[in-house]
Amino acid sequence: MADWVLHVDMDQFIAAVEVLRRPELAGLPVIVGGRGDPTERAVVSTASYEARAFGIGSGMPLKIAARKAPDDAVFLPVDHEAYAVASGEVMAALRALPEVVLEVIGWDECFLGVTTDDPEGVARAAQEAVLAATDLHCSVGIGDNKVRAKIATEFGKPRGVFRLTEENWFAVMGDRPTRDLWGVGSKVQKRLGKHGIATVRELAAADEQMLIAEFGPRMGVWYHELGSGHGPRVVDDTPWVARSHSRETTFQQNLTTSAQVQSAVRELAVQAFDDCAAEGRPIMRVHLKVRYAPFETRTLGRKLAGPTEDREEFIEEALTLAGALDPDREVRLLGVRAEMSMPDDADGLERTPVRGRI
DNA sequence: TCTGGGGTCCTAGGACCC
DNA sequence: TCTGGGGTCCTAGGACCC
Repeated sequence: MADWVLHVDMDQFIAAVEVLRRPELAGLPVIVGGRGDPTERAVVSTASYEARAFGIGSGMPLKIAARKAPDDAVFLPVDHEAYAVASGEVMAALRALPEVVLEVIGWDECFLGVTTDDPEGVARAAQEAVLAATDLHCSVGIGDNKVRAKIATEFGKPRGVFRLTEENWFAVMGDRPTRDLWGVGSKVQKRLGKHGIATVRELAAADEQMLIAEFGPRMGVWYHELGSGHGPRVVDDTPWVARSHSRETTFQQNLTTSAQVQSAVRELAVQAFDDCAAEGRPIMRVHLKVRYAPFETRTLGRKLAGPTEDREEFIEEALTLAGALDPDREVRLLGVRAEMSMPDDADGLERTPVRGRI
């Protein structure tokens, strides 16, 4: 018996949930994003496979999606609550599988830790359990660690299973661009490129000291290991403890006066504060995120004088930060983030550079 | 061509202390 | 008068993920 990591990822999750409650949409290009109005500033959350055939994908501006979409395409607003309910049903079905440890890493994905000689059999059982409970399909990646399991899933989509381990890592991934690795985005891909590293194989063979000099002691080593497909193996079912909460909003018309900015900051600060207050932990820091027109993002941070549970005090701190914004530039996005103290028993939580846990 | 909203973690550099 | 290493904490910002 060996230890395996399975990565379960729902297929076109949000679009699938929408089709489930409106069966008449089955087979149509379905695009979910923003308030469902493709003339507004917003991006695509998920597109159904039928929509993807027209080149529409996650993160694409709705306006662009509308241009590519055929006449029978359906645009829908994001409905967080419906997806949270469906997500809960999916996770419950998987948690009920025998002898698995489940670690949630997003609305529509999780890791399963299992000890078995038949990981494919467990993967199929997971797919059947989810389908029986929710009518939703998923893909499963099998790996000897989290990195390989996560990457394997992409090769299994849709509705499939794929195994990626030490044995086939370089055969499958060696010649692919570094961007295909979990945790390597466009910026890191470019910086690696400056050192002549374009592929996964080249990253694995790179000089670690050079990577440390370029990315720092932690990320340098992490990227090097990533090239060989190494990563954490432990699946941890400890319930997640949020470190911060934020509220942000994109304005359909840019804000042009500081009075407008102040009032928007106040509104968002109240919401972010209340999200944290609901967890009963005091707030330690406040951050402001601003996007100036046309598209330049800045963040400002500030540690509070002491932990606070006083809403007005938090708002004042947020407004103080807002005073440092450039009054001559139009603002198209504002966000306020409240960073909470950690509960005592959550201190020392393991951190890995594989991020994005929600 | 126009780019959301919710998060996590890492790094550089300065302040300060011994 | 000009000057060491080592450590920690904090601020500000960057990168990535779903």
